[in-house]
Amino acid sequence: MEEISKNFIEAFIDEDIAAGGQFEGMTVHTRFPPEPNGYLHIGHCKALCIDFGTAEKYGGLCNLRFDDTNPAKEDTEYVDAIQEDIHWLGFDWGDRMFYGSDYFEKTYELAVGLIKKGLAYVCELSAEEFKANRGDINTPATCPYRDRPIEESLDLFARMRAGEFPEGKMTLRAKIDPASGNFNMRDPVIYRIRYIEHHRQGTQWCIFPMYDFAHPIQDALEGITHSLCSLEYEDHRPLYNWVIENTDVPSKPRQIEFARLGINYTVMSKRMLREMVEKNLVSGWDDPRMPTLCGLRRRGYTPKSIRNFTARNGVSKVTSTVEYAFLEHCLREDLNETAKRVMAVLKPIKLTITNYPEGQSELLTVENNPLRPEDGEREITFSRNLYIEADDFLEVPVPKYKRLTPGGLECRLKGAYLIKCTGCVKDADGNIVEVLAEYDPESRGGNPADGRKVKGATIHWVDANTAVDAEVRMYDYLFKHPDPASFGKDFLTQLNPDSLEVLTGCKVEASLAQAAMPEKGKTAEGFQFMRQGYFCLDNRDATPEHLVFNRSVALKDSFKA
RNA sequence: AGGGGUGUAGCCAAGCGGUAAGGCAACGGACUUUGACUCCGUCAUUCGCUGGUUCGAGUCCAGCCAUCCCUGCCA
Repeated sequence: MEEISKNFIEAFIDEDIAAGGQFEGMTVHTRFPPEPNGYLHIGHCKALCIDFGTAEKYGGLCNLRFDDTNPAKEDTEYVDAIQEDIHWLGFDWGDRMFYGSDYFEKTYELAVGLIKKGLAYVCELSAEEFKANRGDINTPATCPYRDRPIEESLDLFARMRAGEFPEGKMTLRAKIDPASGNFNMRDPVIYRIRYIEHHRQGTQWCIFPMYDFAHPIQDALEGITHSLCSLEYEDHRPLYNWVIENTDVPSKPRQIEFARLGINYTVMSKRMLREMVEKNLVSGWDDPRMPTLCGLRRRGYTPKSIRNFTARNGVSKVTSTVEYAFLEHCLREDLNETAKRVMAVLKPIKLTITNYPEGQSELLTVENNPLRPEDGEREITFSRNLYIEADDFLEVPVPKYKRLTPGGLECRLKGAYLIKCTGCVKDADGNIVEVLAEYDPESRGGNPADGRKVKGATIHWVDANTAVDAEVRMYDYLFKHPDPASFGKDFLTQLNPDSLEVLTGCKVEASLAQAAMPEKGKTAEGFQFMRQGYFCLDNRDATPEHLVFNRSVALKDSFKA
């Protein structure tokens, strides 16, 4: 892998360390702060890799903190799933798992402190009035409660907590700058009333801090030095810093923003993903068609491939959309090293070796993975009756065709013998039902006795007598919809959940294929596909075991034909 | 139009005043018991545009253009 140069975040951190100041003597400390309102998807991986990765690089720490300050959206189900997915990716937070809600008491005290300093006040504007009084680009916001006496705000805020007021009746607002061009600074609401049971705190609280108030406090309380987040928080930074400066917190973290990761043809919105789950358009968050981590896992993606993908994309502030092909590349790169090889045919056609004795059978040995001898070998049977991929035979060859064709090139049956196609058998309708060939008995193992070069391709096959049936579901890439904006209409029509019968040369308990099958005649645009078929065992609980077989050839040729 | 960002190839992305890294994709070729893998080669006379400063500008300055985000009692 190529060297990855230092990114801008690391450059900032280096500056901070060199400058001393507020970071004097502190080790780099980051945090990954998911809101438990959905499953982690590949987009989150970037933040995950940056948060944990940066800490790792500096020999620092990264906390896991559930950002659960809005009880209306959060659930315990997600808390567990998120932890599992982070661990699967290979990151660990040690004993530093926290909940934003654990700091509610402290956050409350700091809010009181703000009121005492005259920097916050209780506002009684309704949501509508609030909106109406917010002002616009040229007009400052107004609030009749802005100059409410400190004592009064203190009393009201305590009574808000005590549950004396209905939802929406009052808010606590920071007193900053009603005329700021940055609307986040126009006396933002920092506490609201909500009579909803919190997934962790139960009914203990009926007032909840807003993200903008809670987050900097949580960071500071945990001793976070660098609070890394995505670009949309950039104009919240002044508010973040205001909170840090004006509340009595033990440290002064620095917020640094980076661009989120986008992948073309991929739906990355948590809202949409949840909608798909809730409307049963997919089988669940871990449906192999989902871009969630658990979905990708079932689909065959390895943790390494995903981490590599994000690492190699780099970190910048440019809103970018990476091509899906790059993710595939990263998977292939990993799988090529680790996947066990297997022979399989998806669209079988009979191949009869006419000069091989009827009833005879022999055992051949092939490597599980030529790249990794330690993976061992397996034995497969060979006989007169085989199956090969239908596309590996063409009665009338296309230019440059290197596979079986009557009177054509000599081909190698992988790990077995050299054969020459002599013809084919058709049914009454003219469909080819059987391919005929003769083998060279002196070429066992695939090596011709006279050492002659084999011009034709190496063909995969399975023994009709011993092959195993396996059901394979072929998924087209859900997220390769040509127009993701049309989600909701025929979004799922791109799916191709056909199940195919597969005959394999060894036992394959696969129920998912990693390959997308483009239809004949379609252009490759928007239809990238794996060059090789990577099967994976559909295992919800563990990293799938991968098997690889060759399919690229057939696809490529059928494209050209 | 107020505030905050960002513009380097089809897609990512280095570059920090000294003459455009790297990866993906694509295309050629070599090798090959997977047409895979691997390997070699090609792929920006130019960095959104226009001026300015400088011996020298993708890098500094000015103006313009394009594009994204913000105006939830969401995060």
